[in-house]
Amino acid sequence: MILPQRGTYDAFYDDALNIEKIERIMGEMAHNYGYTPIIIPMYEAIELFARSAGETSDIVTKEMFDFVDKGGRHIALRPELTAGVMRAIVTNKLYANYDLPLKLSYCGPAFRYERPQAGRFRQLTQFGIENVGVTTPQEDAEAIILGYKITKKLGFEHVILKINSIGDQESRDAYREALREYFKDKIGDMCEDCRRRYELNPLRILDCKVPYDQELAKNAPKMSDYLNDVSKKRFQDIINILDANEIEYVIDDGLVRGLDYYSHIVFEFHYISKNGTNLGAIGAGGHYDNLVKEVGGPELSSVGFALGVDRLNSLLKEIKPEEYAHPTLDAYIMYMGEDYRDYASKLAFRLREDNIAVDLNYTNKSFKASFKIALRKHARFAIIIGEDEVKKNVYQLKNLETQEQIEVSLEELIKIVKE
RNA sequence: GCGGUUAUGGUGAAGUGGUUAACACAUCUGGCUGUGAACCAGACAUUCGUCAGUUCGAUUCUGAUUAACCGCCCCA
Repeated sequence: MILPQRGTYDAFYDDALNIEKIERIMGEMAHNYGYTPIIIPMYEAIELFARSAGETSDIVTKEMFDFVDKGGRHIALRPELTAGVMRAIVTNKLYANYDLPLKLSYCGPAFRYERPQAGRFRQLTQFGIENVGVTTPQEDAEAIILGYKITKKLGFEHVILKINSIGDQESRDAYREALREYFKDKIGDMCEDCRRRYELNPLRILDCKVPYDQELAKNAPKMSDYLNDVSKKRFQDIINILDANEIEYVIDDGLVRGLDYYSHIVFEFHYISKNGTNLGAIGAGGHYDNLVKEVGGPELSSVGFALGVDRLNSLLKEIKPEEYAHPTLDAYIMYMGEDYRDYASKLAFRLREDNIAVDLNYTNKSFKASFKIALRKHARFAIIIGEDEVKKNVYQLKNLETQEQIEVSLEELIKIVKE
């Protein structure tokens, strides 16, 4: 038997329907905020991702799904969609041909060569937005609010919105130095990972999970004390907008992003599931500079976020099972004996013309069996055809919820079912 | 990439070095040839993830492999 590849899964029936529903809701919300979809390739030259990720060794060497194609091109399956969107903006000169800022939304699969765990796959689906060419804190805040509202609309009542400012380049450089200074005489006692982080990205020390290291990190300098005036003001402006729109948030000093290109606001959406499992962030985003320039375009600042569709789906299944969609039918047709099969199927074709979702079984089943099937298919009505009905040119129409059964003509049947 | 746990039907699972692999649910058939329940009777794992090894004999012991899950790294 051929198994699905590691870190991939099949979605069908309820799952497939709900994933579609989630994607539709997100797309509609983005549309309400002035975004239009962008569809981009699933693979790109590996340099695109390597460059946008800042050549960070782990990401490129360990976590990228890459291969050399038959033409000798070094290709990578997209690990996220932002870089591809930026590339598309540059290759199509969208920044010159359309009004700035460019408000683009996307939804589709991405690939990461990682060790799979619950809610963490090698093929994942991401929905996200990019607002490119932004200047004001209002635009940053609008992106945050859109992400927040989407999670609410999907049914997550208690989403935790974490925000932080990592300031502009100048502020961040100052802070990084302060951290190195603070940890200088402590780093020797800290875990191996932290010693590596000390050199590579000292901000990451702050979310180390080793208890001893956490204790030391508690008294480390705060990012907020190293923000310059420009950074401080921008952060405060965004906070004011969130307050004015009654968006709940928590400021999390420790919230830092992995990559260099972020600046000012960074944010994450968290949801702790009922059974205590924290699947981590269900979405994250931030403000970033340089990305368009990095792939060969003009200097444009952007803000964006991405949500993990697979995680949202598995969480919704857990917390809102009653709202989880099922396959449905308007009616299921059952008939008594093979003689009436063609009669029944003719009715089915007729009803489908009227946009009624209807199905039937072509192998003759007992009514008992047919009713069971109708229920499993979540049909609203059963249409029963037997000798008497054919003679009288009527149908027995049974409401499967109320159990009421009435005799109706075709016209009446259509009218009732379509209500 | 590193460390750990697990692997038996459609599902939840019990079990043993030895010729029939419990039990429950679900499903199907009949009792009941025009209606979803209940009840009764019956059916439903040529096989215990895969491949090897040990053995007279392996689902059970050993090794490898694959996958899922947990922790770490990383998280775009």
